[in-house]
Amino acid sequence: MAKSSSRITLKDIARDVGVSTTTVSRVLAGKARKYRICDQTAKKVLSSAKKHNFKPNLSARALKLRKTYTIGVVVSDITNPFFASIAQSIELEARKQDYAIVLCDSGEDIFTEIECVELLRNRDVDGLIVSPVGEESNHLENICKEKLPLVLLDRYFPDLTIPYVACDSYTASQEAVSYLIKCGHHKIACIQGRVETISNKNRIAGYKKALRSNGIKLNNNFIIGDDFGEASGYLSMKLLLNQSPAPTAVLALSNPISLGALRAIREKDLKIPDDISIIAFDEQLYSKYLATPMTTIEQKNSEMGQVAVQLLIKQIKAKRYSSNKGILLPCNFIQRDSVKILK
Amino acid sequence: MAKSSSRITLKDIARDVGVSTTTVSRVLAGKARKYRICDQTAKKVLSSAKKHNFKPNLSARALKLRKTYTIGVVVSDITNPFFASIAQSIELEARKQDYAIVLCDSGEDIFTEIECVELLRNRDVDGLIVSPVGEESNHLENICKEKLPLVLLDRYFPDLTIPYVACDSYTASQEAVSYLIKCGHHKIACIQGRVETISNKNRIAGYKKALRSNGIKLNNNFIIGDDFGEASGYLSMKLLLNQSPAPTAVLALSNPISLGALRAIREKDLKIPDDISIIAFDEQLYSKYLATPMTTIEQKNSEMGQVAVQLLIKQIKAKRYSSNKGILLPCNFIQRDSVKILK
DNA sequence: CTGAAAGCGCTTACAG
DNA sequence: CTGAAAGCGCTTACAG
Repeated sequence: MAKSSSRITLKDIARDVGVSTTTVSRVLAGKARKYRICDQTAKKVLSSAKKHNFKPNLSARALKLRKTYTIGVVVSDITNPFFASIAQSIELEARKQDYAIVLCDSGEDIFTEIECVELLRNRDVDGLIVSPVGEESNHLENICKEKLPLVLLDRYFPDLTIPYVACDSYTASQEAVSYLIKCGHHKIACIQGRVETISNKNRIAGYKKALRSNGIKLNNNFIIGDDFGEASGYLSMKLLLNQSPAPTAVLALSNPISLGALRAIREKDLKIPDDISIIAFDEQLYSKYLATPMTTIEQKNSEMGQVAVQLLIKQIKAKRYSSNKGILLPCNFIQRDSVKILK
Repeated sequence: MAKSSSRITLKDIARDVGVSTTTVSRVLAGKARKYRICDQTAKKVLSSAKKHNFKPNLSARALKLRKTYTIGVVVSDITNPFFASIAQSIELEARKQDYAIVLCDSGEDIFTEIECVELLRNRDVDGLIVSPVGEESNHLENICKEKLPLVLLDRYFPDLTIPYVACDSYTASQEAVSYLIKCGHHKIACIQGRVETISNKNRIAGYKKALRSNGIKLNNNFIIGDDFGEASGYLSMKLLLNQSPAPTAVLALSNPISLGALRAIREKDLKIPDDISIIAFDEQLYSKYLATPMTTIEQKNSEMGQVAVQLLIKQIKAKRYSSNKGILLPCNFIQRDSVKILK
């Protein structure tokens, strides 16, 4: 019966069992009960489908149902291990729920991000998970307006009602800086990433809050940097080391930044933590193997990915758009050897 | 004219211009010439499509044409920075050519890999790029038999004719070990990954070749390990350090392995390179910031991804299946401070 | 130079 | 309890 080499279709199964495609479709959709299809028939359909290894043509189904069982994911840089592990957990959770992910990488570029979102929409994904660059949100707001499910990841817009899942950077940053202060540091610098991202804003806010709570005056020269990458961390650290007074401790707002800072510190032949202390956001596999094992702030990457998918699929299945605020997961402070105890 | 909120279709454009959908389809497919469609009409179609921001429904097109403009990618572990950067370049190159990628992560598990390949085939991807776990190749051979384009990445099967792109690990490994020997090392161990992967086999072969060429007898106890992960690197290094004679240098066949080895070395309070020398496969952002900047073998990750996509799309467009052997790109030896010069 | 119509493989409202 | 038929939005062989 099989139509030569091409794939088995509903029709083939119908012919095989001697029943209409309607019935086959219903049985295979698990609606045998609902349509009170005779058990005999249902069983025959099921076994024939199995025997012929029938797989529905998803394009045909998508055309009819307007559901592709696909979710679009745009990360800002998959090369950043932080996003890599999030992507991994997104894919795993999606697969568990029978969704596939089509992945785009915006390379931290807003135009690419907009292009990717557009591209994914044209592919009729059922929903989107995006970790936006942050400079611009119109294209994301439009998605919501059109009731296409969307969940923001890691970076969100506090003034908008787009649902998100992120880690509580504010509290984590505050804790880290408080720890530095408790260790006797007063000249604490902060090497930041993209200033327009909420994660950066929150971390800066936590930093300021900790200073304020401890009666330390903010030195604006101690907030420096404008990108989450290694190069910016390097440059910023070089500038900080040339300031006077120079900081005795720095908080690096991303892991690549901390690596850049390390490079600048090494170039000056300074030692961590003797000459300068450092704490970095993002725990990595290598954090404990660096010249000085690094004190870090760990974000719950795989949880974030998993929760984002669950939130999204809930939206997809809910039909009506829920403007669910957002979810903040706690961070984890990992104390190692990169902070000197001054007092 | 726009049909309420739903998307613009060919029909809408046809109605707008006052022409048949056939004509619209032809113009938009760039076949105006071929069908000698009057310039006037063509222009009107084009401008109407643009005005209404018409985007073809890809599911409909896929149903008719059996082309989804999607390529399935299965990596064995996106969390491994090596694969992350490959994935990034695959996505970028695919996007340039108007393909989207649906990504799966097999987690280095053969059953998951088979499941993912199956899942991607059911989604009618136009082709597949996979970095196989390597234990098994039937599911991949089947793909080829059915003329579905496939390119293997990083790991391939030398006895099969499935096209691949990988780096020349054999030569790189041989060079690295020759370098160690030139530095005066004779007791050189090798911490390997999954023994059934070709990359591992090639690296081991290169290692043996270098020893042989230099008249050094192979000590089988010096080849150890069975997984590319950090844990295996750690355990293997511990075992090596307890052997007698212990090696004076080790070649780590992956970056995570080298981190594991570092952990074991640190636990024993040994110093690199004074007490033990090490060279690792895979250059990473952090390689130069480790306690001792690491001498590494860099693979051309983004080139691999890019070439893989190009090879695949060539196959897709060629129709007839070309059993193109495979492409090996050269590696890059990066000399730093993790090797002691003995003589 | 252009169009009517069939068909890709599904799902489902309608009818019995 | 089951089926014929319409339709999702495209493309293209056939006809003029």
